[in-house]
Amino acid sequence: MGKNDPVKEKAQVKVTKARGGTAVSAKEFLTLKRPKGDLLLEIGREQVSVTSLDRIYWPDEKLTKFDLLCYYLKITDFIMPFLKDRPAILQRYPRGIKAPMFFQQDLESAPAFINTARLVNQEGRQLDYAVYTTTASLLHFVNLGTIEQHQWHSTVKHLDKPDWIAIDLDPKRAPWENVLQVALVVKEVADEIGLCAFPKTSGSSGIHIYFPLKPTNEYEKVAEFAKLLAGEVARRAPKIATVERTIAKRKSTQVYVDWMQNARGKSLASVFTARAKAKATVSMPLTWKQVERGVKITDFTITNAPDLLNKKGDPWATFFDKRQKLKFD
DNA sequence: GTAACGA
DNA sequence: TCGTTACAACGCTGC
DNA sequence: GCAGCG
Ligand SMILES: [Mn+2]
Ligand SMILES: [Mn+2]
Repeated sequence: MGKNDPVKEKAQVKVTKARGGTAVSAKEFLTLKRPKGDLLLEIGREQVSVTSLDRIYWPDEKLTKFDLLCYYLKITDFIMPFLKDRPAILQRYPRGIKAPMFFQQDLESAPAFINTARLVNQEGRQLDYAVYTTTASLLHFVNLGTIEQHQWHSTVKHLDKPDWIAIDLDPKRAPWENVLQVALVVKEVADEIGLCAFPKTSGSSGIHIYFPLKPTNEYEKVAEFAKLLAGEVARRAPKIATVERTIAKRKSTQVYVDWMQNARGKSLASVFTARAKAKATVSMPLTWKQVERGVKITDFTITNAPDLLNKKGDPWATFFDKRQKLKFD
């Protein structure tokens, strides 16, 4: 085969065989105690094979893959609006958080109910992205060892037009108190320009702030806006905030205001996602009042978040009602 | 985690 | 049949 | 093109 031969079509995503046997409902699944091995889980019209349920994913906390699947089942109504119809960046931990992980953005095979989007990257390579659709799709990706959900900032309808801006506050060495303060500076700037902003813990070390958007601007334009916003935050609070990308050039008190994730094919850890971190923390949506009073990353875990959301409500419930247009002045 | 491979 | 192996990223900035 | 970063 020479380089002048016609380019061979990339093979289609192979459809894996549906598994037989009796299926348990989601409700029944949640009542199980430390199940071992594999099960077939029925959610709506879809059947998801879930395997190695007793595998330890968080050794220190003794939390299992079953615990993780239960977490996502419990919060599915909260998280799915933020995942639906978006390509997924699968970060897979098939042997738990202390074992090697790998990324997967090109699906080789998947069950029939999984949607994929064939996209071309900058080098011209075709990639079959997994796309979130239903709870069953989410649970299938979790079964592959995808502890954390990382979705695109745009949906398959408008892949080049993000429907939110994400501002990522990365403390590195800066104290948590500074992260909270920088978040409030972001809020201050947002208020002044009349934009609605939603904060959440990242579940790892920082805070994420999202601005819901109408999907009218391309990534480049949205990133430009995010850059201006981040720059203004750093200008107002230079002791605790910076847009300097090189770690060595950041002061130890400065929180990195990362605006650069607003690009096609990039992502942040989703709101409500579990994190592959100690304590099995989650990315918890917050009210601005909580940011003012101060919360801790470790306040929110896969063990307590479902109850907290059901009892105290979801601060991001109105997110998609608040989709706004950007004004460039 | 699993599909493909090979003894 | 069964143990082993192979395999699974991208995009942006600033040198 | 490559290193650094996420
Ligand atoms: Mn971050
Ligand atoms: Mn970041």
